[in-house]
Amino acid sequence: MTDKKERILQATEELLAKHGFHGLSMNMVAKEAKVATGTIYRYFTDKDDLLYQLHDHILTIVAQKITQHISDAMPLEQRFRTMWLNIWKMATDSEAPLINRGQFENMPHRGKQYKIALEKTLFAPVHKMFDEGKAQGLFKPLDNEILAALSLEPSAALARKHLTGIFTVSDEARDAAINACWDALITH
Amino acid sequence: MTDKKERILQATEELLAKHGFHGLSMNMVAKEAKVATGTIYRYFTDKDDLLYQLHDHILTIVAQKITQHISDAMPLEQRFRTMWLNIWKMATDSEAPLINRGQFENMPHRGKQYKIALEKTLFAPVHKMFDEGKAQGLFKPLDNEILAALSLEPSAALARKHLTGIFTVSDEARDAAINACWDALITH
Amino acid sequence: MTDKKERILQATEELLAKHGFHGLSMNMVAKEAKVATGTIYRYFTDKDDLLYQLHDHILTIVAQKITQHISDAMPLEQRFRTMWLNIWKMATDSEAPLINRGQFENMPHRGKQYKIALEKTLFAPVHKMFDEGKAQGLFKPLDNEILAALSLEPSAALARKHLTGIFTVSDEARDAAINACWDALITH
Amino acid sequence: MTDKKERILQATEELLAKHGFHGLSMNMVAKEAKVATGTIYRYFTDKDDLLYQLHDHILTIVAQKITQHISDAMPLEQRFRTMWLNIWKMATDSEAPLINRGQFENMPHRGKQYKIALEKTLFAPVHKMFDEGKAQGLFKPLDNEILAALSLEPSAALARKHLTGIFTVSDEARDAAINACWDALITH
DNA sequence: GATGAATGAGCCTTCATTCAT
DNA sequence: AATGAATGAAGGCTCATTCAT
Repeated sequence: MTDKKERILQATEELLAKHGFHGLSMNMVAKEAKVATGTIYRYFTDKDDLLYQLHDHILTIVAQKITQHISDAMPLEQRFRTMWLNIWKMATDSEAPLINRGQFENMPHRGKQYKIALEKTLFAPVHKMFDEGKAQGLFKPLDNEILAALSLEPSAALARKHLTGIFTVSDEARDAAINACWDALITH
Repeated sequence: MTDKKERILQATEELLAKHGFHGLSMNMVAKEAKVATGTIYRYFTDKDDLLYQLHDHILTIVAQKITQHISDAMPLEQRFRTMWLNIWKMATDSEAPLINRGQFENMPHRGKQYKIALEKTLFAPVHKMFDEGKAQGLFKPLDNEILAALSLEPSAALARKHLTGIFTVSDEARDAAINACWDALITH
Repeated sequence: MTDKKERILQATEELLAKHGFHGLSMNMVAKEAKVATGTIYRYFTDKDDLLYQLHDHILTIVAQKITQHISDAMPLEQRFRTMWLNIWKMATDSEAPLINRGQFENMPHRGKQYKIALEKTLFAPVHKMFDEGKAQGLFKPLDNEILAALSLEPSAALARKHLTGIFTVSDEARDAAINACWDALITH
Repeated sequence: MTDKKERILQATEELLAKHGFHGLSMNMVAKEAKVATGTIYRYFTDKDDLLYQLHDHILTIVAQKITQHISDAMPLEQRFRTMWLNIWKMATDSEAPLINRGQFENMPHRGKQYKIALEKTLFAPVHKMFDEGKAQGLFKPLDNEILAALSLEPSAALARKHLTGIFTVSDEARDAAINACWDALITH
């Protein structure tokens, strides 16, 4: 990726995190990226395009963070706990706040097929974990999307509440939450 | 509530659902509500104020829908299933599309104290259910916010995926998901 | 004059003094006068009409203040000094700041004939003083308008400077200024 | 100064002279200056800023006109008469109509310190004349601001009356007025 | 490729005026 | 006569996008 394009994406992410969607103008992006306004339009057809590409860019990073420190050799439960905590840490460390804050939820999407394909690739280790668990008879025999909603989504949900300051979660409570999610996942 | 004010809120909700935050202009709202632009400002000081009030308005309706057909006399599990399905239905009937697109999460709030207090009142039956479950030793001894994230949030998450067309959930899968959420909730 | 009309004029004057032309809306006037918005239009055809009438209203008061404590029996110099000080006092007491602040300068005028006639009536004692002075050979044989510009205008000009805070005038300086204006007025 | 900026100031001045403060909109200014609305905001942060800068711009021109054809070598009386007539001419030639309509007086200022400093520089020859006259014992020992109000202000006042058509001043009357102002200025 | 001045549609908001009650 | 809710044109200002250099 060109140096300039990288800088533009970087600048956009920072400004988005700092001021939100509302206060994001192309001129500000250009200034922050130390680039002329018109230059942005050499790399992105549109403001929307810039945001789309940023979305993918961030999604990639998020996926990497979520599947960090995971190897297929690890026992299933350990993999699960690690992922759950990876999600949690992203929020509390506020290292990738953009997606967790739902800033991207309001963005117009490109075709859904595209999104599904992208996520399938990025979150392959997650799918692998669910597939293995189901093959072993350990996990409930449900679609991966459902299993994710049951067992990982709560982590994001809690993190969001934590982030907005609605209420705070202690370490013990967090560990108990992980166990509860595990309960949702496995057969009894 | 005045006829006009009601119509303005209604129009705002519809436009928000249709075009998102990005494409919501006061003139559009006025047109949709069949009201002069200036009239909006008799009932709302600001665009922000309009959004705030809409937030509360929707939250109230959502809370009513979620706690519909619930009485304290019903057994805990029945209450839980009913609520879970209430959430689900809101999405699939697309009666209140706003909530399920995540548009709702990112609406501007007034102070968080205000929001916490409001939610406490509106979702009283939910809290009651969790409290009773914990008192009986049936539910895990965790904060209500956490229990909600474990057991009800997945319903909303699935509904959202369902709505965006990412994938479709069969009736059987849905029931299995409810059971899984119940597993997350209860002690084993 | 009706009670209501009087109250409306009163309210307009106060708001004009407080917020200037810029921040004067009919709704504010109505509120300040404790009258319904529509009521204003029973007494004044227009906003402009309201301002015109206010102008005359204030001009009358100003004329009264300027010619206060003046009688035709007083010696000419005493009359002159009294008037000069009356003008000065209006500013420093900030009792009638509206005209001195030039708030009215920008107003569209009705026919100039009207204005000339009105001023002739209101400022009759001033004209009388100049006429007598010229008849006695004490004052320069110039048009009254010119004599006013030479001898009384400086009072208003100084008062304006004083009011805007550009610089402050001591009592001694003020008296010297009066003498200088007298010098401008009389033959040498 | 840029071509565009100059054109915008020019257009503002003309519109102000034509329609007054009341009817001055940024769109009109843009149209008159043959510039896009947004362009104005590249050179002026605000409507207020535009007016401020116009104020200074005009004040500079006014100062130049008033101190035109003046040299320190000229006798005091000649300097005085020249300045007085310079002021007078500005009105009668209607070359700079803005100043004489009082529109100028009410233009928004930045801090008063700023204005005082600016005027000190621009009107240096005027101050010099007064200072020399006082040093020679020819002029009354009063503050320059007061001397200006006594001797030059009447010129502006008469010019204003002349311009609004309230009454007309013959050449002889005008010369007599200059003499009268000189009387106000000198010791007797 | 890169620049950044210029554009102008569109946004939020105000306010003089009307009119059904 | 009086009310005040409703109107909608118009105002100040922003910002995505273009294009001459």
